[in-house]
Amino acid sequence: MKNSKKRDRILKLFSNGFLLTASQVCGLIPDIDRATIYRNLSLFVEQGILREVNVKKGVMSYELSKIGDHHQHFICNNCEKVVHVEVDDKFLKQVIPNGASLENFELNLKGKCEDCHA
Amino acid sequence: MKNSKKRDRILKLFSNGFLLTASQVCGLIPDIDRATIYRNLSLFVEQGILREVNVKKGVMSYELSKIGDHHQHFICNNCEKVVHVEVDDKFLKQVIPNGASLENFELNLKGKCEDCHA
DNA sequence: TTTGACAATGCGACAATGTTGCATTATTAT
DNA sequence: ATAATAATGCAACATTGTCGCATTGTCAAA
Repeated sequence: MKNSKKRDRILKLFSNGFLLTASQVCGLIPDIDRATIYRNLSLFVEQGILREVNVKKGVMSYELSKIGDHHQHFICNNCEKVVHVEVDDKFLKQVIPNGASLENFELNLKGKCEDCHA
Repeated sequence: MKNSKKRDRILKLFSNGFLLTASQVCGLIPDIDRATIYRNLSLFVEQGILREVNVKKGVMSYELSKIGDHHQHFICNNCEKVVHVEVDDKFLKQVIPNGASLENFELNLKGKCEDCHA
């Protein structure tokens, strides 16, 4: 694997903890080809640098995957806003099927956010 | 809303608790048009009869949504098998953002299943 | 039972997401 | 500087999912 300025520019977009789809990345860096963006996002996921999240229907979203991160998401059914929540994964141990081992998990909470209640 | 034999045939596929994508439904009932299948799956979701689940990357899966069901999924990172698990949602209350209300949730556990450990 | 209103379906076209092959360009070690 | 090879751009493609519109099916009222 060689260095690449374009790859760096893609990763930098996520440095503030932003949650982005491939299309959004394409929009933010129009001079980089779509295929390159898709390839690099997959690469980052393989390397454990980014994490895939299913918060938008039919589209994969990506965000930084920090080790020991228990970062999960609340999605408002009304305005589709995504709120970040911290989850303790202790309770998960008792849920895992017999003989299986847990590597990671995705929790999507859905409901009505504070703003939409007012 | 009127009765429809085709709609009944689509729903019947899920009666054994099967987890199916739209394409799989199309494959099982080739004489029903794709658009009809998509329309009816969405309809069932609106009515709360089916539930959408993101267990396969980039494709929506559907399964029966029973009231009070705490049915969730463990997906093997190795063989991609989906194992059904029952989850107590008591712990979720403390996780919900301030002022928000929880309507439902999706938990995808990922790791190595029993078979792939052996 | 027949008719009319309207829901459901089929067909075709379309948009969006994501992947792949291949020629070209960039990086790196020698 | 050069050769090996990784990264990129481009184009084509597959798949998922949606939509408009003509046709067919369902149901209730006459």
